[in-house]
Amino acid sequence: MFQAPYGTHDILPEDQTYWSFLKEKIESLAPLYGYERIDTPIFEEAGLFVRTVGVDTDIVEKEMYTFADRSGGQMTLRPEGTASVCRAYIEHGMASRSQPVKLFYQAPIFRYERPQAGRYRQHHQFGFEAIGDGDAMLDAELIDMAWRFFDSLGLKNLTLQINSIGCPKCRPAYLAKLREYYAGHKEVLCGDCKGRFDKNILRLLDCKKPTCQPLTTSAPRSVEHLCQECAEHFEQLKTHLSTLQLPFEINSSMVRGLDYYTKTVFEIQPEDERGQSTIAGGGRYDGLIGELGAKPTPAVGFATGIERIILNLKKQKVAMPNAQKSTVFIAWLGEVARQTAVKLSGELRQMNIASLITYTPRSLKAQMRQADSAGCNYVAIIGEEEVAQGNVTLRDLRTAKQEPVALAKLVEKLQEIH
RNA sequence: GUGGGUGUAGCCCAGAGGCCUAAGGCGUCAGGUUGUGGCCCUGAAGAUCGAGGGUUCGAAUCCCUCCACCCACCCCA
Repeated sequence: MFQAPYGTHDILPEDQTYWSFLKEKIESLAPLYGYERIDTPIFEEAGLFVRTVGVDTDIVEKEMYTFADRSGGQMTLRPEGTASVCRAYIEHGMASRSQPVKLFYQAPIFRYERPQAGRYRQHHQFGFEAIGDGDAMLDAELIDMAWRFFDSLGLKNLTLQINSIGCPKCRPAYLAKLREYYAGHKEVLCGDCKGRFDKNILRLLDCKKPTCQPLTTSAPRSVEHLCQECAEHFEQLKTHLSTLQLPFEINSSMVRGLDYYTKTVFEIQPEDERGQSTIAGGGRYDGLIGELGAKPTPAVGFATGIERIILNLKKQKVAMPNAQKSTVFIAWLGEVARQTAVKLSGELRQMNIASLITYTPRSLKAQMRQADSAGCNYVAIIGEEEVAQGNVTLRDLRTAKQEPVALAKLVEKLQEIH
């Protein structure tokens, strides 16, 4: 038997309420902050991601779904959303729109990972990108939007962590300091960290191994090695966040796995959780647009993991608004009544009244049971008698009362009830 | 890539070498007298016990191999 590919999932009808709930929240929130929807292709030239995400990152190194298309081009199923949006920004000359350009998307994301709770090979993100302004006030506004989004969902006990990882001006000096520091402890480092030492020294900071942990506490902190510009930016960010009354924590060992980040990075996570907890992450990426060959343009953004949000909504037992149920069930008996039933179902739907109906003939009892389990509140019963008299028996399932209603008046009557 | 765990009907699961021609619950379908739901009752369909091999007179139960999925590390949303 076929199965969904490892690490992918079907989203069944019973879960769709969560998805539409989130979508509604996003669509009402985004305009409040001036964000407009953008959709980009599900795959891009592989080079786009290699260039922006970084050759030495795990994503590029071992997690991309890259394939040759029929003309030999290397294509990649998007492993993150920012690069595509920046590509679109450049391609469509959005630099000549009023800045910053604010865009959001909902997109499936593909990474070849070992699946586990909250981690999939295909997952979905809502992403927000604001391109064309470098002020820390924009960072703060963006973080405020993320925070408000989760608040509007009813998620509790979240923490907001921020950090600044500097820019190409100050980072090299900081990295040198880090390297110097860790070089002194190289023999205690875990195997992974020994490897990361040369490749991506920043990563040593968030190693969770008990042997490496103690080292990070006294490691040089990036926020203490920022150039003046970055330091001011970080100060302003903190000020604005406080003004917006966002309860942030500074996590000086938070680094991110994509190379394009500069200055601000942040994450939002549920309090109690273990491994796959981060439900939103992002930061500033002032160098990315320039890296793609366009005029250097500052930008900031973040993405949220939809599956992880839903996981938390379920964990916290957040109630979903109940979906509109089909209200009228058409029960019919006999071939003559069947024709009337078909006609009626058409008329009801024409009038935007939802209805369910039996297709293969079944007993009235069976039809009533079906109406009940489908959550219908009314059953319109059509049998020989009703056909003869030109009416239907309309039964209210909740009060268990029923009365004959002339066929001609039924639609009107049902509209009243609604 | 590294570790650990689990695999019995659509779902939850009993079952620990012969009494398993595999039990039960949910769900599905059909009934419970003449055209009526939710509760209850009856019945039916639905499982080559993840796959292959082995041990044994005998395997869902023991052994081996493979596969699938889950969890954790790593990394990230």
